[in-house]
Amino acid sequence: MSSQDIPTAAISRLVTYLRILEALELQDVSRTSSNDLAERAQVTAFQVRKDLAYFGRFGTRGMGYTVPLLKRELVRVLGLNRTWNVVIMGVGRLGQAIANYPGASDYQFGYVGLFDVNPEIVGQEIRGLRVRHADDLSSFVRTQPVDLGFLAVPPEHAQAAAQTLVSAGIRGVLNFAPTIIQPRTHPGSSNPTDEWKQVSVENVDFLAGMKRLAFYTLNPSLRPSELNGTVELKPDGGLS
Amino acid sequence: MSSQDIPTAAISRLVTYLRILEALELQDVSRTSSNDLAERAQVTAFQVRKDLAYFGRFGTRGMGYTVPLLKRELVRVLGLNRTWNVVIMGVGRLGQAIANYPGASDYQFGYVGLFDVNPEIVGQEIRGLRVRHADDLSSFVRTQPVDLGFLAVPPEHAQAAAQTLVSAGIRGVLNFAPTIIQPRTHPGSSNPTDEWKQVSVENVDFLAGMKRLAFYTLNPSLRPSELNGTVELKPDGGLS
DNA sequence: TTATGTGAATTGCTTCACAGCG
DNA sequence: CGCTGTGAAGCAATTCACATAA
Repeated sequence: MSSQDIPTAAISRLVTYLRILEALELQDVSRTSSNDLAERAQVTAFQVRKDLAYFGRFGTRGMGYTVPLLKRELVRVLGLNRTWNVVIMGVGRLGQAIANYPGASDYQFGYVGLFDVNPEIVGQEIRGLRVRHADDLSSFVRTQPVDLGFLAVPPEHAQAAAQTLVSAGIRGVLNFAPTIIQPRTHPGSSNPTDEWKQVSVENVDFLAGMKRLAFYTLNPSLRPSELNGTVELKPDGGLS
Repeated sequence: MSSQDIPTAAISRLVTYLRILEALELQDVSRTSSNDLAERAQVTAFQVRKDLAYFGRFGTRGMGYTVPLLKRELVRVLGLNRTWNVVIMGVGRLGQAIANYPGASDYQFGYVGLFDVNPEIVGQEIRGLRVRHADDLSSFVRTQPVDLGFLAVPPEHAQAAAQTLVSAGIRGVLNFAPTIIQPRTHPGSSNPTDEWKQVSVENVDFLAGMKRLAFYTLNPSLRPSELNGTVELKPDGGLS
């Protein structure tokens, strides 16, 4: 376990645990446990403890976890205790829905620029931001720091728009288009460009979710075992 | 490998392969191979062949795959060769964006009902559909078949809205709310209700994607090895 | 006595090497 | 001879049991 191999799934689960802690805090619950978190997150208590152990020791043996403390630690681990300046590429219906989605402004995620190529959209004002032309992204990034780019263009333009973001120096891309972003300038050339080596891409894919749902609704027997561990049973059970 | 254990990840990849095949068909490419698909999907050729093998034998040895045939097979496997009647719960900004998203209408996914509880929204007409009150869902489902429910309500109402869908007999839920749906009536009661046993839930989670992106952008070294296999190397290479 | 933290065992996904077929 | 299909090997992620600390 050499600090290198942390399963991707573990990061997703940390986000879930953080959400649970936020909900508990709103309900003024001050303490929790790996069992409680496990049940709410629909994983095993072993899993919760292992996931947390990748990043430190946040509990008290015999007692469990204190909600505000564990929450603060997860916020730190996930990098949510800093400002994230975000630009949106593509300000059509999807891009506007993203810009207006409440909750994105939590944890200092802030939209600082909106970009599009459609002359009917460029120049419009949305949420107090003037929509700029995508060609101006590069100069924009030089005037102020940008950490992340959200990609909300039609799928056929996603690769080019991603390239624009990366060429401008942006290292984190949240791709909403139903397509795979290739870590290279052109879909054809097969060597991954240096600038791409530092880029993280995460996908948010509505259509893929829809199709997976179709499959599992049609084949419920192939669903991942559902009743995944909740409460940690005592290994005992026999009469003493 | 008893037809029971097909990794969830394999299903996600099938969706990706299908997309690639659609793009190839648009470009009038008629043949492909596990190597070609692997490169485009950013997985190994072994993975492509194994994923396809879970469901059948779709290629020709020595030749590869014919695009229209493999596409047709994947459409069938994923259950996309039938009609899917969908209702949307929650017709605020997010629900409307979903209703208007192009591409959802592919493969016979069709919105047949829109539901909300907000009196300002109920009664409005969106995409030719009158928004009904969520209380009318149950009777609505009795008048016409509904296969899937898309959940686009605020997170604090997601559990109750999911329960409404499931009680109405809907077995597939696509959850857009940033919360975990518990397979039970109330978040408190811990026994999973019978009606939930047949329900599939898939999540589409924008905020979670954003937070994972924050983490990996801050910790690029922890990213999943990125340069995952593309071209299958010949095991040879030595002089004979 | 309780519930965490963690090396060890296990499961299951991915990778591999090659048999099978066109 | 090329590329698929697939049992077996390898490896990574999860599960487990228990030592540890409050």
